[in-house]
Amino acid sequence: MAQENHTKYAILGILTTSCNSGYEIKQMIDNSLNHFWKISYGQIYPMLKTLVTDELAYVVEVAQENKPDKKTYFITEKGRAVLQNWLETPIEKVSIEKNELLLKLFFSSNQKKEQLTIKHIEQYIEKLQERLAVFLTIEQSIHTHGTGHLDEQYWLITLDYGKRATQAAIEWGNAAIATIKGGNVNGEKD
Amino acid sequence: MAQENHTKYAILGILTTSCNSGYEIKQMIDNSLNHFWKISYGQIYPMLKTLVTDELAYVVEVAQENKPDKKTYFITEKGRAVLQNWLETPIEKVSIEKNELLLKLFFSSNQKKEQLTIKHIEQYIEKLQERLAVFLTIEQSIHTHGTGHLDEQYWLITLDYGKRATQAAIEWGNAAIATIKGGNVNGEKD
DNA sequence: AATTACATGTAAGAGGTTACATGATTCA
DNA sequence: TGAATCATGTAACCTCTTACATGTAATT
Repeated sequence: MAQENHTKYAILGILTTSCNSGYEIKQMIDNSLNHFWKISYGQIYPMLKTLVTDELAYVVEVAQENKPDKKTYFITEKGRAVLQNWLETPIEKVSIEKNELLLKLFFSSNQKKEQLTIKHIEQYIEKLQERLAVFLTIEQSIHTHGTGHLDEQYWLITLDYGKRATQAAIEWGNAAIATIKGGNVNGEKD
Repeated sequence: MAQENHTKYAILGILTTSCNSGYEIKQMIDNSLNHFWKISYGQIYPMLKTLVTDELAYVVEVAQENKPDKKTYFITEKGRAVLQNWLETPIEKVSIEKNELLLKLFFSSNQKKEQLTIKHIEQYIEKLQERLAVFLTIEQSIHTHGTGHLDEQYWLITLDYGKRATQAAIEWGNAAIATIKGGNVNGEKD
């Protein structure tokens, strides 16, 4: 069973938008797909080469004024077919997300310092709240500057996932702290 | 900035429970930590060797009746100190979980077949519901066979995270389908 | 003069998956 | 006899991160 190369499809998908250079792809993912995807230049540039080799994209070098030159990549018909095929393939499994905080929590009975555990969760909640604020800002900017483009609907749906997931994690964090503080080993579990 | 080796701490943490062999560690993670961690034998066995080399654990070979022999590993004082130190270190960043469904959704305006997108989400929801059912079963079994051990509280907290995260994802899925079915940004095509 | 943004790339290595290889014991 | 469970391990491979390397142009 071969491992699926999702990076390939992520880049191919972005090439269908107006982002065409490695630099722009990186920016796009960091800015708009950051709640469910990430990528590094160490993946992007070699993959762009591979796409050209496989004839899924072609490259056009562009001389820019006031900026360094850049290489722009465009998806081919073959590339579109490959992307389309992937889009039509159902997700085979819901992936397990590793969570370092939960791993620590799982072994927390080994450590006597309950306060420290609570502090970890509190800091986690803070980070989640920052993330949530970013999502709300993005959502606002889509609504405000919205073009009514069809993409928009799907972008808002993915953003909604981020919001809900983050919100649920915050609520869990607060409940977890309450449980630990309430300190009922044998007692009431809500 | 070196990458943290979480696998090391996961195994070290499990060695503080009554799971002592590579095989048992694998089972423990697959059964009890499966909602936030996963591991393969290709990681476990080499890491157990490394732990012994680093004097964080020692090994005792055990001849078993009616079963193949096994190697049991025990955490050393040095190992406990390393684990404790990690437990006390705050989480530096909330990791981004890659989500293949969201990636597809983000590019879904490229594909005309709206029904197929809905089907993907529906299948995703089904898998989440199966997962949720497993969590509820585990929770019941902890409550029923519960020993009142301190571990139990923390196990339930991690399980609660899994439940909430899964529930939130299911609710998102239903909302997303409703949006796609009802909400046309540009009015219905096809 | 220094920093930031724009821009492209590579090499080493960490981390993880998968397939393979081996073998004992139990149960249907 | 065959499958399942128990048990340990390795090698090849893939994916991704990080550090490094280079350079232009604009801004402070």
